[in-house]
Amino acid sequence: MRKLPAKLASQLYGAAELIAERGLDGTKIDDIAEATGIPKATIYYHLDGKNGVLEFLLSDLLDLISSEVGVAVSTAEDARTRLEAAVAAQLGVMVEHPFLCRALVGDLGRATRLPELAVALHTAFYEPIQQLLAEGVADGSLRQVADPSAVAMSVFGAITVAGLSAAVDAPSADPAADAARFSAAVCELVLDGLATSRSRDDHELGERS
Amino acid sequence: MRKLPAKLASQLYGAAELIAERGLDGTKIDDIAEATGIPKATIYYHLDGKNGVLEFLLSDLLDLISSEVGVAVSTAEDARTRLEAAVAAQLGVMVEHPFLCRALVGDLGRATRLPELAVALHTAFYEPIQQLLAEGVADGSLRQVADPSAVAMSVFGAITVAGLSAAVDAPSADPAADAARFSAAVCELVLDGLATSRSRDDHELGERS
DNA sequence: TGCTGGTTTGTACCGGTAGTACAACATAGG
DNA sequence: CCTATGTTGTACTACCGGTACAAACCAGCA
Repeated sequence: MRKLPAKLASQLYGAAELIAERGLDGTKIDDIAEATGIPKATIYYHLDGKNGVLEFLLSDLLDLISSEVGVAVSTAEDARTRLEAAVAAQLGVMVEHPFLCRALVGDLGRATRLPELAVALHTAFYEPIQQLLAEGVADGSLRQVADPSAVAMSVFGAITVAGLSAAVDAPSADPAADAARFSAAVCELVLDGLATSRSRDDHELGERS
Repeated sequence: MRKLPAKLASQLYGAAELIAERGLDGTKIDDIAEATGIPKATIYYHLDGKNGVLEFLLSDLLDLISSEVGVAVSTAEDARTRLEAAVAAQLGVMVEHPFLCRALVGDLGRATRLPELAVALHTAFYEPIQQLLAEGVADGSLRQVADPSAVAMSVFGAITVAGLSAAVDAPSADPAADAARFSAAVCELVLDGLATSRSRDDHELGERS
């Protein structure tokens, strides 16, 4: 069941938009067959039904993300800089594959119930961030926080939801520019925060009227 | 079809865990009937099928969130303080209803395809944050950012994913404490950011070896 | 007490769709 | 030309969501 021929693989991507739009359950196998040009019998020969289709599409996406993030992270820079690179990498891939992202999120429940995808999700999205945060504390480029795993989860959310909103919005003419814009916004938030120095002082002193 | 009796409503919540666990599509109508004790025919008398069940459960949750956040936001404090209150409120509700949250996220695609839920989602989660960010710039308690809507989206993601992870983890003995913990982590991130002042300087000057 | 409207429920049924079975066919490599 | 592996059409099964409907139930009320 593994190792389906390259030609079929590429055809299968034709189903991504369909699934993104209607959800996997709103998409009939026959629709997928028609949209991809692969006859139903052939799909079943290689893949394990509808879930198999989703699993194939998404594990591909997830692998892509984690490898791109992987190279972004493995430089000699400090952790803070590498975090910025990781954010840019992840958003880059997401913006470039809007349909797959939407399919992923729309059928998140199903995806997390497919064991292979669940771990791929974790390693693609969460692990690198958590790792980076820890390294940042070690090399002094990022702040020590009270609850590292909760913060890592939040950072993960900040990045992913931003990427998702980019994927849902009208697919723009220039994906790279979009990715850069969002990546700047996310980094601005995650690194510097939103408080003004004034409000920061107020809070440290306890506010008075 | 609106206005189903209070008794049935409370029984219906018995289906939340089921749906959270298996997803709506992995849950048969007959399972729901059995779990809630409401016979299938009665469900169909009041509700519009499976989607109706989901819609009922989630619109309730969403209303709750937006009203709680609503009161948290309508104080005389500065926007920064109100943002903290809003985060706490949202996380409080989420932690208190883990099954509903999981159901929501697991069937996000379906939820967003139900028009009523889509707008409820938007008003419950995104709008108050976006609003608050704008007000914070106005009253000087929050920083002006380059791309406010992208940042608002990120903040929304940071909060929501944190809440979700709390909902997925083993439901703890003390939900209120959990909520407080996560809310502190999220605020720490969103307000102050992760950069150390050292790394901030490095970046402003351009780093040198 | 009986009438009337809404609700509740059991049961039987229909239609659509995922998945399977299988046989015919294609293709390639030896 | 033969065999192994892939490809495809067709027919079929099983299951499940949703509907139909009739019988019962349960007010309130004249």
